[in-house]
Amino acid sequence: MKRRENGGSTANALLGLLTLKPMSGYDIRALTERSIGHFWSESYGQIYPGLRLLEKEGLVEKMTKQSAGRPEKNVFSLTRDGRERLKAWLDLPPVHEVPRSELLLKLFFGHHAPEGANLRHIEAVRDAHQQGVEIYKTMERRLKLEEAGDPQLPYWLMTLSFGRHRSQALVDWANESLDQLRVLEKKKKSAKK
Amino acid sequence: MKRRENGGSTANALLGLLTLKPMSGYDIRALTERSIGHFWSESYGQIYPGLRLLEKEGLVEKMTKQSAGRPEKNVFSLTRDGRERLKAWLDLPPVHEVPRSELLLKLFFGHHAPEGANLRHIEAVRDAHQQGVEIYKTMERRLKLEEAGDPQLPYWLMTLSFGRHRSQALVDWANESLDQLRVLEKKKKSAKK
DNA sequence: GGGTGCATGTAATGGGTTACATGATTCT
DNA sequence: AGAATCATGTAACCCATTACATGCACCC
Repeated sequence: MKRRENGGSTANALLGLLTLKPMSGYDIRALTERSIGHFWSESYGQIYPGLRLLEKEGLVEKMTKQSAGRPEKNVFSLTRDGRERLKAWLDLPPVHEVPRSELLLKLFFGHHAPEGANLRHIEAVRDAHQQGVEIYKTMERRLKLEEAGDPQLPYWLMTLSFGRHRSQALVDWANESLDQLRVLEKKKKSAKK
Repeated sequence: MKRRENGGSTANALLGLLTLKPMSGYDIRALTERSIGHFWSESYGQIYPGLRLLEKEGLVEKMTKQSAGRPEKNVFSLTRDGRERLKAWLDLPPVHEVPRSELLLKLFFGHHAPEGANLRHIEAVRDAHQQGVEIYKTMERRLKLEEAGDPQLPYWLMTLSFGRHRSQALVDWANESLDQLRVLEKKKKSAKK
């Protein structure tokens, strides 16, 4: 039995993804980017060894698939044990960790920054999250059409809504902060003269 | 020269903190929790070796301090080079990494969760962030009084405002999602009967 | 005598990304 | 001819937390 100190988020993410359909490591990587990419990421260095561990524990099953003119593919699917393990994990309260933000770290020391740096950084996040809001909205519309009727749809939409709320909050914050910064920088300039 | 692949956030966080006043590793740890704890964390395992590296590079200076009835203290202060290094780093655009959220991961697979689990998880974040909003507000009020006149105050307030905006967004999102979840769970129950 | 706070540090461990190695096929 | 996509995997690193080891002083 392998110890998993952190609750095995990665392992369970793999199990979760395999509920969608049987997949290879390669498939999983591609899918994560399109589906849960805005709040989760997995790299090959995690996925391939992870799948092997899960197989050893009997939580997933490997089947080798041959397709015409394609490399061989190792397709994994959930076992009954795997499904149960996932369910048990979903029941546990998610561990919350304080996200590290380099932006805020820099802003906290903003008084020592070269002129204009703070403004530039915040403008960048405002632009990024303004785009973010639009992206979330179009994704929500698309999902509602494409996956209509799927019992999982409401949950997927909630994660998108989360992203939209967060991005919108950051846009609002950025605009407020930019106003204040502009006043500050003006004061600094006039004080210098 | 030591390679620092990630831009040396930790090293620069240490430099930044030492602009506030000369401090020991122990002081730094204590201060981080109270000041930048809501978006950054440093552990002893990072701080002590980090300070040594910075000393070797000539970016900080160590002075040993003896106090009556206290253990010996290694107090570090910024050098001119350290100040410059910090300034250069502040100028660079902050690297943004997608924060991993175990909550969203679980919610994405919420259809497979045991009854009530999703509601429980979201209620917990709602409560936590509702508290968060209040904490940020009182911290803002306190800072404005205690640090009135400090040229760094506006920057510190902006980081608090960030936290408040984000927490408020999460509360709003949580309440929306809880409404939807309650409808969903009711449907599931009546479908079972 | 025992808990708490001050103070410094290392070792073990865990979790994760990036770069590399390999090689076929398909599209331009 | 060369780029892109499909596909699997490992090794080297980096970053970070946790637990541990040590010890004094102060208060209850």
